[in-house]
Amino acid sequence: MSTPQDDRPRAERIPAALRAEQIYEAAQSVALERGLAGVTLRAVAERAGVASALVAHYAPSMSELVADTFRALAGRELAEVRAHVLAVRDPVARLRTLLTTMLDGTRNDVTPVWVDAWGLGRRNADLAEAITEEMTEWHAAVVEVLDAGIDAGVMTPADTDLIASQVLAMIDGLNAHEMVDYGRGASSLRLIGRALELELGLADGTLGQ
Amino acid sequence: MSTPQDDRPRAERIPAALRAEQIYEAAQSVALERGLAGVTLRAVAERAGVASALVAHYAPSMSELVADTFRALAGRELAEVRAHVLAVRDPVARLRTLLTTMLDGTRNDVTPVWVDAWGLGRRNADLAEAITEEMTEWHAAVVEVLDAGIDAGVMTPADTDLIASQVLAMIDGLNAHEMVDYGRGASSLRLIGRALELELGLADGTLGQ
DNA sequence: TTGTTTGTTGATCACCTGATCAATAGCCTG
DNA sequence: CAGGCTATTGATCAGGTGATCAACAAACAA
Repeated sequence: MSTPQDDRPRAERIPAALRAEQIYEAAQSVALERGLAGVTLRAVAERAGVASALVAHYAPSMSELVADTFRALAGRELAEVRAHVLAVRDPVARLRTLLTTMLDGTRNDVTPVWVDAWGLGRRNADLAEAITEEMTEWHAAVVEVLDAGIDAGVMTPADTDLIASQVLAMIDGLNAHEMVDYGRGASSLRLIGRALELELGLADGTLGQ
Repeated sequence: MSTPQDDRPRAERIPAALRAEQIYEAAQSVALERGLAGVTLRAVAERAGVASALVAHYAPSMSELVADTFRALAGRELAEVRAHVLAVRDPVARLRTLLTTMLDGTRNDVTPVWVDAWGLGRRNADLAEAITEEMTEWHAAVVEVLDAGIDAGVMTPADTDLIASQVLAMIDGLNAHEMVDYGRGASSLRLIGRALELELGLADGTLGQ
């Protein structure tokens, strides 16, 4: 309706590829600060220091930009956690590291993005597809850790596929809960650890503190 | 901006209390069909067969109407599940009933409402408060089932508070996952059942299928 | 220097949102 | 039948959303 002017100095003219990257990074920055629902044409434009029409020019559509933004954030998060976890060589210690990393609130900035995504995914097909992709990769990463322990002979063979789904469900559930009512899920590591010890034939307390 | 007319017959004049109830029920109906994010002034008005100004007249604000709508839906769901579960007298069978009821997809219409709520709760203080209230009640209901088993002497004393949080987290996580990628969480009952059997000193397979 | 390519913008459209308010229409009482 | 009380409405405001397009400006090529 009324977006008369931006009173902003005209953006410097840079190569298209670079500008596109800037805009996609601005979208991620906005998503981290205001949630995935805040990734709007004008919000991203302002963050990138650019006219809103330019965002529309570079992004095929806002639903795709939102989906790509989620993909980028979730993908980077997984890569970081994965690197951090795989650096631990001992399979059991590695699994423990995975659990604590996912539960210690380090990635508090990405969790709201996930929660937003589940809600928005029902009305944004592009986003829904991105979600299933990222979930699949997370699932594979957890399975990888479990299988490594089994292959090394320190964990009892089990349905790692199912266990991974279980672990992810619990993590995501706890994270969603803590977004409105935190504090309760504090000592959850002990319980999920005990459950996994049972499934994987580990000694009591191996995973929990 | 432009809401010229509704070409709708003027709504019959009824007592305020009754009209208020109609509007709140229309809001719930909309929430079940289009999600909590679809509970909008005009959508509710159309569903109730009434001018949008009337919805605004009866609801203090839309954020409160959304919060109350969530409260009503979540509360009713809990009441139904609770009645269904408490009808089972044997404590172990009761717990099993609780788990299957929460996992069998019967309440598929309310789950999207919860998922929407977690996302919207960050920008709607009224809704956030409603969420914590409903979560607390759900938590109490689960604790009630667990304590009953312990009091009856058929379950080993345990931190029922913590276990209940765990159960709810897993349920909600699985439900969120199934909203975009269903199928995988199918046999989750077996795993969560096994974990609970361990915590509560139940024989293997007692809770699972 | 010119001309062409390409990045950037302002203005605008159509549509949605919540909210307010004077004006209306209907029922009930006196 | 007249008047008052109250439910209901239309119109409108201010703001937000995604999207489009002709026009502009800057860099590069001839």
